[in-house]
Amino acid sequence: MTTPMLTKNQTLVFDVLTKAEGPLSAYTILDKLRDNGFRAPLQVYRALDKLLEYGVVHRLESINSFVACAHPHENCHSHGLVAFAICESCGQVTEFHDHEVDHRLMGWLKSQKFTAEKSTIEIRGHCASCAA
Amino acid sequence: MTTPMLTKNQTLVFDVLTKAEGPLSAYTILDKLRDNGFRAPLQVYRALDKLLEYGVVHRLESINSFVACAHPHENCHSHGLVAFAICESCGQVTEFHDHEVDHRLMGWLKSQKFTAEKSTIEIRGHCASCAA
DNA sequence: TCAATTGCGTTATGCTATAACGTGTGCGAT
DNA sequence: ATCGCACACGTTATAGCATAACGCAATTGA
Repeated sequence: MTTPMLTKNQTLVFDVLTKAEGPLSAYTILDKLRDNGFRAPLQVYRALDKLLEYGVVHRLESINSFVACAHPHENCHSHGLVAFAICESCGQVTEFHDHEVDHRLMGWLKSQKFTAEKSTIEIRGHCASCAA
Repeated sequence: MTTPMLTKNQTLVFDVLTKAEGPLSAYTILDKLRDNGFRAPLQVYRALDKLLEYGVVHRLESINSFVACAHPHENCHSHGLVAFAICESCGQVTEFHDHEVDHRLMGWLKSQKFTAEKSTIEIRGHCASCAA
């Protein structure tokens, strides 16, 4: 899928995520955009829904946050499964793609006749800099 | 880790999850236990925290729900990573362990000097019975 | 006995997400 | 041209998920 022109709100939300050091919650994004006229959560969630659909933003289910895709140009939807390592100290997120993991998981799903639609692979722990 | 004797509340919550067909949210559990004297969410969350710690219950991050471990006797913490397939139609959850997936993910984490503590692997889609 | 730990109950609060309504704008078909 | 449609947007209200902070009771072990 090719990413269409972003609307004003989508651009604002995407820019906030791109400039952020780490993942942000929808409400944090809202606060950062109050000066730009944002007043309600729905304005953020609607923009996020589209950005997720376009594959330029990821949702981190385990921390209820959102992060800009680490591969700004290629489309993440074409990479198969995506895995994330999330540091619980500094919040940094590292994105990872592995075909072997894809292959094993998909093989198992196929054996179960399960049709995959969305996937979540998130590892929480501590990054090299934050290791105790 | 060996699972200690469960307290009254922990037993009630665990029984509800064990008897359930699929995953339940904390508030659904609360409703099912009102007749047993439960009045507040914390009573559920505190029990769940312990059950998660003992490894007899899993949390499904992507749907904010909880499910009894499919391996009642062995301890799930000794299995390495756990993956779940979650049917978005019927809610059924299938649990899955794969050493190859473990190995690949762990290898990558090691290469990043990332110390893993908790992991989430969840695939949402449709099971064989519910496939469109 | 005293202190520390653990579980429990209650009230209040905070965070996350969506429902439901209405408005405006662009655009293709008739 | 204008009607109908799709889409983005704004607002208010509400639903759903999770924890903070307080205090009490029972257990344990120094």
